[in-house]
Amino acid sequence: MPKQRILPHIILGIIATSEAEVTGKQITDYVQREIGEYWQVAHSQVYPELKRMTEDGWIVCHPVPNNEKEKQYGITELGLEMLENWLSEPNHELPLQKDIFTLKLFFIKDKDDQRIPKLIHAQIDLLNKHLEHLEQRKNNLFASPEDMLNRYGHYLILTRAIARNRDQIKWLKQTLKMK
Amino acid sequence: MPKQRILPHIILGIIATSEAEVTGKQITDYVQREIGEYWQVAHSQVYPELKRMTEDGWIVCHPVPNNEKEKQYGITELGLEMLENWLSEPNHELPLQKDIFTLKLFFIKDKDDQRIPKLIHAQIDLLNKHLEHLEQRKNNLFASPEDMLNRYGHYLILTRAIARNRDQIKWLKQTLKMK
DNA sequence: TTGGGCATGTAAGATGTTACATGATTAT
DNA sequence: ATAATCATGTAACATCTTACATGCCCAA
Repeated sequence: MPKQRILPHIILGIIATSEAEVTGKQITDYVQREIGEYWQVAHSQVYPELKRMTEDGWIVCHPVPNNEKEKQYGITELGLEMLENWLSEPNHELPLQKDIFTLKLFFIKDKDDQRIPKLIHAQIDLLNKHLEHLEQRKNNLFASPEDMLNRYGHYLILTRAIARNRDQIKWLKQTLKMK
Repeated sequence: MPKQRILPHIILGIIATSEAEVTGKQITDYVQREIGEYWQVAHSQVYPELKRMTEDGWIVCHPVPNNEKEKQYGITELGLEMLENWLSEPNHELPLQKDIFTLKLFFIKDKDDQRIPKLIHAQIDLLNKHLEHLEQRKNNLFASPEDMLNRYGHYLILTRAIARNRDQIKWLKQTLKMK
């Protein structure tokens, strides 16, 4: 069984759940802003993927009126079906992480190594900046209670991301104190 | 500035902290068993990397006595220096995750969608199996208190991984109940 | 009307994955 | 002796990253 490609399904999900048709730029920005915590993508992946998905009949492409530059994409029946199938199928892989900070910590054997506090402080700074971004998203997107009901999945994973980041910062500070 | 390559530094770290010289197979297994939570690698990446690092003078290669098949690698002065420099430099990138389960949750808008419980149960099963593996590692590696002091970084990240996995399972169960 | 920014796109190289190949060791 | 397993390695392919290219749009 060939490995499932994820990016096209993400694109389907974004197109399907947006009110109007969307452009490649909008899709790229959306992934980076809203689900960058769980998947990463560059615009140079998105455009070829859109082309391919159009050829496969998962989506349709329309020129933007009064605009030669941009194109908008909508989902087809087939695309909707692919998306629904994908969402229905529980996945059997653990989340994968690439975490360079933790690797460095791992390879330092001595509890009192001078480099540990420096590494940890840098990481705390990074996480604080990221946390700020996440909290802004939550304030912007979920101002009223019904927003939560209308985008339940989004709400779930955003609150979860915030909790995990806070937790990680807390752990780092605590680890610092243990010196 | 070209992007830092991670794999060679992981290999340096493993060779440097092991008692004796190690083989490619041992390195691959070690990464998958001990730091698979934070980095992933296939053996088909390791062997070419070892060749390259040997050519660059970061490590040295010795045939295993009475064994035509296996080779052992040790670290050079240069390699040690590269490793120390890498460990000393705080990194400026957030940990990256690829988490398909969370993506699927994200794209389901309806709080009462029938597919959510199925997805969550499958994920809980996965995480439970993984947690078991992590707990076994902790029992095997850190039976006595001095083990903790001798491999402080390893201890830190293993306990942290266990805590995070438990936490995730707890959150999933709680989310299930909220239906 | 022209210059800068922007959305789209391409290209090249690096990295990661899967499958297969080879020969040595081990078990039967 | 033969078969199965294992460590090493290669090959083909997919994906990701970075840089560059193109031409439209808008504002000065």
